[in-house]
This record gives sequence, structure tokens and C-alpha cells, in this order.
Amino acid sequence: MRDIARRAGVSESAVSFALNNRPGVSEDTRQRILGVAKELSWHPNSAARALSAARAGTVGLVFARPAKTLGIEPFFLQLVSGMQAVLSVRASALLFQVVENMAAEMALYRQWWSEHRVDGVLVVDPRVDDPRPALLVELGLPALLIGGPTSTGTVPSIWADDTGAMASIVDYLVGLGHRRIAHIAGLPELIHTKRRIDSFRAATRKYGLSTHDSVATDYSDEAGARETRQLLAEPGPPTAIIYDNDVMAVAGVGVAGELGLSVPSDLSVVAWDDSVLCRLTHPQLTALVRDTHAFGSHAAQQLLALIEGEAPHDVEDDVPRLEPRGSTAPPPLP
Amino acid sequence: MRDIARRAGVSESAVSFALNNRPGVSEDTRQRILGVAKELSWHPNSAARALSAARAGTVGLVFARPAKTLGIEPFFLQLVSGMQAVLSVRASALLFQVVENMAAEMALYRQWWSEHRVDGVLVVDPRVDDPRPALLVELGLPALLIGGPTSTGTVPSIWADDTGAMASIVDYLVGLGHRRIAHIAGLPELIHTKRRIDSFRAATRKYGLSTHDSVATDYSDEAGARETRQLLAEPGPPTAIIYDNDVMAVAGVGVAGELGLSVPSDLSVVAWDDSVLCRLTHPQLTALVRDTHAFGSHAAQQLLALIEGEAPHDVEDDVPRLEPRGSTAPPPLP
DNA sequence: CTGAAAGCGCTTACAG
DNA sequence: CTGAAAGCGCTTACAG
Repeated sequence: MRDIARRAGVSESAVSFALNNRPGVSEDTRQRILGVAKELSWHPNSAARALSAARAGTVGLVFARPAKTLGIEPFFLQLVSGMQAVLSVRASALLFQVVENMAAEMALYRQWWSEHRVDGVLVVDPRVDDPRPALLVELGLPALLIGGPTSTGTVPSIWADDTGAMASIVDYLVGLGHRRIAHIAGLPELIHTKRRIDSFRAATRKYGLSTHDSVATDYSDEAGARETRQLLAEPGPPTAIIYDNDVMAVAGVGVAGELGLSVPSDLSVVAWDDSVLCRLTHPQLTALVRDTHAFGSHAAQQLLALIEGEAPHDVEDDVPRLEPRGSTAPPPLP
Repeated sequence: MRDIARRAGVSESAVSFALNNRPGVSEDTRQRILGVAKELSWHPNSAARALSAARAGTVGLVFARPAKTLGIEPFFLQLVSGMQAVLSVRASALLFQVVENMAAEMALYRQWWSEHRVDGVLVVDPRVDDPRPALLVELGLPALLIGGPTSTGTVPSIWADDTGAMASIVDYLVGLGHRRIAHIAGLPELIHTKRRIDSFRAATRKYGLSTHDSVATDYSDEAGARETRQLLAEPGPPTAIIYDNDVMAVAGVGVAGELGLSVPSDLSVVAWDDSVLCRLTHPQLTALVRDTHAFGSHAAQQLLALIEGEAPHDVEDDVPRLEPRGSTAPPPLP
């Protein structure tokens, strides 16, 4: 920068103003400075900028899950890529870390913030009794919860419209003629699972269906298979099952096959979240398709706004779209 | 740090030496300083440290693939988590970005390096004619190729022992009695695909098998299904197929079913890389299991050594292990 | 073994 | 609209 100032015959501060597109320098001078900067192929030193501006130019994202369970995450790269579409325009980078559990995640927030490594964090998988919001508030670390507001409600959040999505699935199945619909849900601690369970009840009640309560699981294929077997063994078994992820849905189709039931003529199956998995089965699975990329972008946008001092507020994102495929059909005749 | 110096009654430089575990301060003083630092709950400001030490304390990782094809990446989180196990011990963080293509990836390397955002980068998916090594050398940006050395060989690399792995698969299948074995490979531009194709030929020649050459694909389920159909339609079709990923293997099992062939009694199937997918099929798939977490750790270790000035050298990592499951059996009697 | 000082490359009041 | 100066919080020669 000093070189630029010398060559352009101005002060360093003029250069700083020009390069940051701020008032305090005439248009002519700005252009001249920009020219020299390009000529010298100048790039800001991120550390120096961070130090003097007291802004890291970095946003943090932590994934807390045991190393063993790190598996298929179709959701993840889409989300990250959406976040970065926004961040990169704003000259911000994403610091990403995978840790074993929530304690490690919280320790990392403390560390990052005390080291001024990040300007804010995007927090995923909010839970019903979530210790993270309190920590974030205590630290004063700007944060956005991705997945829905927690009971404490002290940290702003963005979430997909699961309620609308669940309503659209139930509408669709009822429209096909189903009256006995089941819901095999994910981890009950997660806020969005709770939201889906609540809206399943609301949506089925609306039609006067006397369905079971949703069944909570750990999202694994084993759990999906086990709960499906259980449901289908009951008297008056469901004619349609909604699964909270694709892995369980595929496992459910397998169980139906073992029991001699055909999908979709004996049992309809809907997977929440689409992935290549849903297209590997025969028949292919009717699935709820989310625009995860856009969701990530919206989240990043919200966080940057927060960092820049905007008043925090919650955002409900778009309703996911139901993509009917071969795994759903009218129920068998009684 | 100034506060610490004042409280401990020493100079700022003494504090710096003590906190960085460097000689230049007596053990007593060091302990006293560390005590005060803890008391004040001091943490280094990463920007200040980066600026004066000319070290970002950050390593970069870029994933280049079109947003549409961002799908199931069982490999990815494991790799990243392994990297971080090493990086976090060395007080380094991972800057991670997803981009659309290799041009964007290279632009990002330029930007990161010119902004001093990273000390080095981990480069994935090396290709046969890869433009990235030349750029990295030109920039002087420390880098490690993950997946094998390119033809230019100017940037050090780490890779899994695909040759040993392929040999173990072929040994296993031949041991079961198979003589007609096929290999449905991944993207032919990737170095590791080339390595697998070459070692497939070597391993089958060793047994005097007159198998076909490997078939290259784009890793998609469509390609897996198409090539499987093609292979099984030939006279004297293979009795065993090795697939370069799990998605294609699952698609292949589907095709076999359509053609009325039973797995494993008519056709044996082996998937390269294990994931939950391999356990969702009936029968479950025999798969090549890698310790991707360890692989990521080794890669991070190598890169940190490079950054610290060690002489670059290539590393061949461990041989993956074959996990026999229900999808492999002796071939049908002629 | 320790201290005083300069410097890393920016930004930002403050004075003109 | 512009310039001279201080400062962000560290590290690192250099001198004692």
C-alpha cells in the first residue's frame, strides 16, 4: 500500500479509502489509485486488515458428530456451497470444522471468538434443550441458528417451512386415498424433528385421521427397518409411511419387500429429502426436495447482516417441494 | 500481552517467548507468565500473530464440482475430520470452499495466497493433465496432492495403495473361482482411476485371465446401470464386477435383478469404498473399506511438514481392506 | 537470560 | 477532499 501511495503521489490513507470504496477521496484519485493497485497486482493482507479493522473476514461452521457416524450427508455440501456463494461476494471465508460432540463444538466457539478468528458462526442442528445459545449470548458472538428457534429464543434463527411441507405431503397422500398414514421421524432432540412431529399431528387431525403418533429414531437404516417392521406388523397397518430421511425410507422399502408387500401397490413411501439414494431404489422414491443451496445462501446473508449490526430476527424459509415418483400410489382396496 | 507483561513484571518479548514455548526465558519466569496469562484468560489474536509471524495458521481445501452434482460424499466428512484432528493440535484451522470448476479453484488459490489467507493447500482429485501443480509451483504456494502424483510430479502427493487394493480384490475373486471379472471404473481423467485401471489389468494378467479392459464412467448411477447392462448382454458375460464406487455398485445390483440374475449366485459384486449404501441393499455389498479419517490425518501431517520447510516427498498410504459381505460367492457352474 | 524498539500491513480518528 | 500519525496485538532481531 505504501508503494501504491508513493506511485500515485497520495497518502496511504487515501489509498485505503480508495481501495475500500469509501468517501474521502475524489473520483479521479480513486481511479488512479485503483489503476496503480492493479498494476502492482496488490491484494489486501487479510491478517493486517483483520488486525486493524477488528474484523476477521471469516465465518465459522462446526459439525458435531461422532467420527463413526460421519456418513452420507447429501445435505451438507449443498448447504456449504450455498453459504459460500454469498460469503465470497462479501470477501468472507468459511472456517469449517468437524468435531466429536457438542462440548467440543462449544469449546471451539470460545476459542475462535477469543482468538478473533471469526466474526460470527452458523450453528446447525438446534436442539430442544440446547446449551449453545446461552454460550453464544454470553460470549457476544454473533450467531445464526440453522434449523429453527430454540425454546430460549435468544439467538436468531432460520428454518425451512417443515409445517407447510408436512401439510403438503399429507394432503398428497390423503388425495391418493390414504387414511392410515405413519411418520417415522428423526432424532427427537432436534428442533426440526419436533416441528415435523407437531405438524404431522396437526395435518392428520385436520382430515380426522386417527393415525399413530410419529415414531422417533436416530435416522439410521437399522432404526428405519425396525420401526417399519413394527408398524406393518400391527393390525390395521399403515398404507403409507413418511420417513424423515432417505436412508430410512430405503430401508423401509427393503422391509416391505421382505414381508411380501409391494411398493407402491401395498405400501406408499415418501422420503423427506431427496438424494441419489431415492433414485437407486425400484421403484424410485417420492421425495421432498429442498433447495438446500438457496437455504445456505439465505443463512449466510442473515448472519452477515447480524455481524454488520442489523437487528436480529427469525426467518422462515421456503416450503420444500414434493416430487412424486413411483413409490406412492392409491392404497390397496380394503 | 502488555497487561500480562506488566502484571508479571517482565517485558512483552519475554511474554511472547514464554507463551510460544521458546527458549529465551527461564523456567520460573515462564511458569509465572503462563499463570498470569491463564488468570487473564488470554488468547492469542490470530490476526496479530499472522501479521507479525507471516503465517496464517490456516490451511485451505477446495472442492471443485458443479453445484448440481454435489451429492452423496461419504468420503468427504471423514477426510476433513481426519485432517482436522492433526491441524487442530498444531493450532491450524481449515479454510474450506466449494466451487464450480477447476478454473474457480485456481483463482481461489491465487487469491488466498496473495491475501496471505493460507499457509498451504490440500488439493484433491488430481488429474492426468492437471493444470494445478504448475500454478502452485509458480505461486510458491505449499501444496499436497491427495490422490497420487501427476505426470509433471512437481508437487508432492499422498495416495492410497490402489494397486495393492485391486490386487487383493482380484485375488479374492479368483480364490472364489471367478475367471471372468470386469471392472467398471470412475472418471478416466482422475489419476487414481488410471492407477486402478492399470492395476486391474496387471492383477488379471497375473492369473492369465483374458478379461476386458476396464470401463470408464462418470461415477453416476446411470452410467453404472448402463455399463452393467452392456457387460451382461455380451456372450460369456462376467461372473463378477468390481465397481469404483458404491452408487454404481448398487445400480449394478438393480440391473442384475431386472435381468433375472441373482446376486451373488449368478453375479458377484464388489464396491470400492464402503458406506451405508452398501448395507442398504439385499444382499449387502462386499466392499473395499478405507480408513479415510487416517488418510486425512496423514495428508494434513505431510502438508504441515512441507509448510515448515521439510523436503517434499511422495507417500503411499496403507492398503484398504476388503470386507466380504453377501454380494460375493463362487461363480455359477458352467 | 532479559529489555527496549522496530515492524508486520493495514484502518481510522484527527487536523488541515 | 487530503495528509501525517497513531494504533491494532503480536514477533523478532538486536543490544545488553
